[in-house]
Amino acid sequence: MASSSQYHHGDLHSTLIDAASSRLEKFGIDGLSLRKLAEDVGVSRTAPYHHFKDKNALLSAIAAKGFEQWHQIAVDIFDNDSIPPEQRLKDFIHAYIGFATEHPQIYELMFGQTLWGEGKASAALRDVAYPSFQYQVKMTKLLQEKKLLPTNQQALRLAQVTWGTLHGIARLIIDGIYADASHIEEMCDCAAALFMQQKNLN
Amino acid sequence: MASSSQYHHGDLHSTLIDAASSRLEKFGIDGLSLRKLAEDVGVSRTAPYHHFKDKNALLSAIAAKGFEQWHQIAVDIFDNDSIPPEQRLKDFIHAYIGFATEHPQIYELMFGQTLWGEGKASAALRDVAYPSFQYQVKMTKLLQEKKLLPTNQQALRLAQVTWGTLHGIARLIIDGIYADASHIEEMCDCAAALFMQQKNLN
DNA sequence: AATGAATCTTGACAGTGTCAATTTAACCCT
DNA sequence: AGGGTTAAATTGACACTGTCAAGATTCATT
Repeated sequence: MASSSQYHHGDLHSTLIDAASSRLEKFGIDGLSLRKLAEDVGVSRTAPYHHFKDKNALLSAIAAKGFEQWHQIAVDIFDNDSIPPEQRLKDFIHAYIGFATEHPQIYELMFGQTLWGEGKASAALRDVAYPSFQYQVKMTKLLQEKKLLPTNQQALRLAQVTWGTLHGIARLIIDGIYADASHIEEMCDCAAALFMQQKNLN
Repeated sequence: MASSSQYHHGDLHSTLIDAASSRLEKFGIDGLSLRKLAEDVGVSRTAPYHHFKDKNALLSAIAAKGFEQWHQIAVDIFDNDSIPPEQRLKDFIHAYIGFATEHPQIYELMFGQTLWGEGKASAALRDVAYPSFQYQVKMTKLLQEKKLLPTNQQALRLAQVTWGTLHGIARLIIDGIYADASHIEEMCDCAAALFMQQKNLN
């Protein structure tokens, strides 16, 4: 585990993940070359292959870290009983878009075509991505019971659509399509208002 | 313009676009190699460079075709006076998701990171992508006047959020994240219901 | 100390996009 | 009709990429 040795790195596995993460944030997914990465870490071109089956496996590991990180943020917001549910949902929305726009490259990796396209998502990736969604379904049910979200829809369906909304807004902003960063707050508020319209009914 | 000659192709420009489109639909963006494409068309590796500045320029041309196609679909739906506005919006939603899921690769190209990432979208692409959105803003205003969409939001903001919703749903379905093709209809209906909640108010 | 497994190395291969210099054909003008 | 300009297509080359196969080095365990 020491760093004295030259030939054996010691902890290449996690060193690769760290170096790759920082390269990813700087240069994007396409700018992340395994060879340059190996050079960064001071190891030969093929050394990473002893720790990751291929490039996608390394990327998946980074994405996994992202999912865990996001899941923690989501839980922290929804489990905070000192804040009214309505505000929690608003906070959640802002946090989601904030997370996506502050780490656009990682977000792209987590939800982009590189890992998910063509149904090529590994079971491991699915397993780490799913809890966040399941949790959102649960929260959706809860907010429906409190009549903050429409009650005439299945929770699963509604959760898919609300996640879709956040996902779509995040991507439009990240890629600068029909929207830019200066609209973030207003778009979040607009989405929140759309979700919770029936609040004004009672 | 004839096809007798061997050396000069005659109409390589549009031949490339066609061949690239079909290769794109089969193999995806990453599977589209300029060299293989040239071979398909029966021309040397670098011939395409006399018609397109680089790979992205060719991809942009394909995307442009997609935007024009989609814009026409959208206009046809919204301008159909024989159908009540509420139904038109529903049709529009289904058409959007249908377009995206029936041509996933082209949709990915039109709205994906390849062309838009890092703010690298060309002015030409923006020009061809924007009218569709402007049109949707106009339709949003109209539906707000008819009290089918929430009136307490700016049309621009609401259009961004609704487009975001459709965009997000499309991507979740295409990439198989938290949703799959068998949910399409229900998700569209759920989104429509979410947009038009205030209909039940009057 | 020796053996087997884990780890890392160099070498090699098949791809990729794209530039430079060159050849071929088409077009236009006198 | 012929000569010159220009457009179109070609081969060659370069710098990359991910990844496999074989061999070298070190670690861990008996």
